[in-house]
Amino acid sequence: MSNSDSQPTRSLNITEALREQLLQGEFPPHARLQEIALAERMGVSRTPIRGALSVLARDGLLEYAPNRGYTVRHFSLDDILSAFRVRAVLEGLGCRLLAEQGLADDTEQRLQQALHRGEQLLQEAQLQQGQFDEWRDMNKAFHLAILLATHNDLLVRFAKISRNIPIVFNGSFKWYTLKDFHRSQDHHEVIYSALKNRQPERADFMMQEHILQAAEILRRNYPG
Amino acid sequence: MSNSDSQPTRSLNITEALREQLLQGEFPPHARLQEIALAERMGVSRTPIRGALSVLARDGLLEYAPNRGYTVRHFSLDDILSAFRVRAVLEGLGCRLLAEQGLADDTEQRLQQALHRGEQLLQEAQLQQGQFDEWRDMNKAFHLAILLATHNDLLVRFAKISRNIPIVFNGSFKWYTLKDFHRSQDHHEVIYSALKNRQPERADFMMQEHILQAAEILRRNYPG
DNA sequence: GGCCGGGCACTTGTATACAATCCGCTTTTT
DNA sequence: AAAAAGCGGATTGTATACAAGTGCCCGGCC
Repeated sequence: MSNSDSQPTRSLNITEALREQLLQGEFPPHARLQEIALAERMGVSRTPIRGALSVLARDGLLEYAPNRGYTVRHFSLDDILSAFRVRAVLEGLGCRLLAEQGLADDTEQRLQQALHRGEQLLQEAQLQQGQFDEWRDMNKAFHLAILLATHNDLLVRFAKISRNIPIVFNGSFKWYTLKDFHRSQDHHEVIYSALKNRQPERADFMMQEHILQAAEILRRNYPG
Repeated sequence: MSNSDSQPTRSLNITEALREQLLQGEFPPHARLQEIALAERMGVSRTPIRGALSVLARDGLLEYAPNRGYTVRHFSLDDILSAFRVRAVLEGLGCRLLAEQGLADDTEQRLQQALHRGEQLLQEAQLQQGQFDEWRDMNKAFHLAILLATHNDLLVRFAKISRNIPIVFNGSFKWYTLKDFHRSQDHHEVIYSALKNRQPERADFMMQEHILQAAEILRRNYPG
């Protein structure tokens, strides 16, 4: 039997559940997360809660003060733009590395699949009606495929963490115009082309441009 | 009274103590870290140990499998070079950002101080006698000053984590020739100059070069 | 009135007891 | 003899009791 991963523990489940809630913005910034309250809410004891809080703080979603507990971190617009800038160079590096080492078959397939799905979505009428869940999934798949193909653990970890920001997490797609979606699709195609033709510089640059444009859209629309 | 940070808890102390031991290579790769054994060794109960292990796993120093506990992560040469490549773009970005926004007075002083100390150390005979503790501190101060000055939390966090690798942590200075030390000092001077003259491109490039050269020295000397 | 200090409620930190899981071994079965 | 099933020691996961720290209110004091 493939027991490569065993039963997930309560602590792990709680961690992911809480993370999801934080990313969906269900807790207001600076709110205290008290262990007993959470334990009752989630139906477990304090022990797994403490584990979850510790991890989420390490991931930057919570702030911690010894003997004083955890609070929901507030992300200013600057914080978010800073994170985008970091993510841009990281994923840019991912593209560069992948263009240097060449595309494996399965990676190429995954990328093509994402491109194809993007085309489809652009032709359907859904995007204008605020149904961008599929677009978000497609986008995620495209970016993740590149990162994973580099086999650079640290890069993957950092890139994932740098996306763990409330509001931003689901993408800022709700603010995208149809033109923005088309441009985004174009970027993906250029990036794919650069990867396939082994053009590290071009792939890196285009990915950075791609991510920084997303940041710009967010900056223009961010409340406050 | 400045109670900005309160009494560090046992968990935090243990975390840092264990981290230090891991970075010094006191545990062999793949070694199991069992909670009870560690608890006795450190003179506390399992609770703070579990907290520490969880954090260190999140920082990539340990591997974790549910119900099976923690093992010391093995870093292959490739893992280490990958980490260097990530660190290079991160600190490169730090330089770029700082060159864009300009040097604050206190940052400039810190950097000048590090440069000055570097000069001194090069003139003394210590470096050839394997006493590079001071060089390591100077180097750390230089790099950290740049990172902190960017005020980009995520960048600082990632850069710190990307240095948390056994063996590499103390720098690969033991393999440096005198020429390498001089070249490193040169790099620092060029980087400082680029920051002061607001040359983002140059600062970024030089920092990447600086870090990748360190990686190259390590690659040439890495055992196995 | 404002400042200092003690006490009290509440929260987090730690130790420990108990439950669940894993892993190696033996035993059983074919 | 090989494979499956199952027992038992050891280790991790969880709950809970207790210790220690924090913040706040209130009362005494200058």
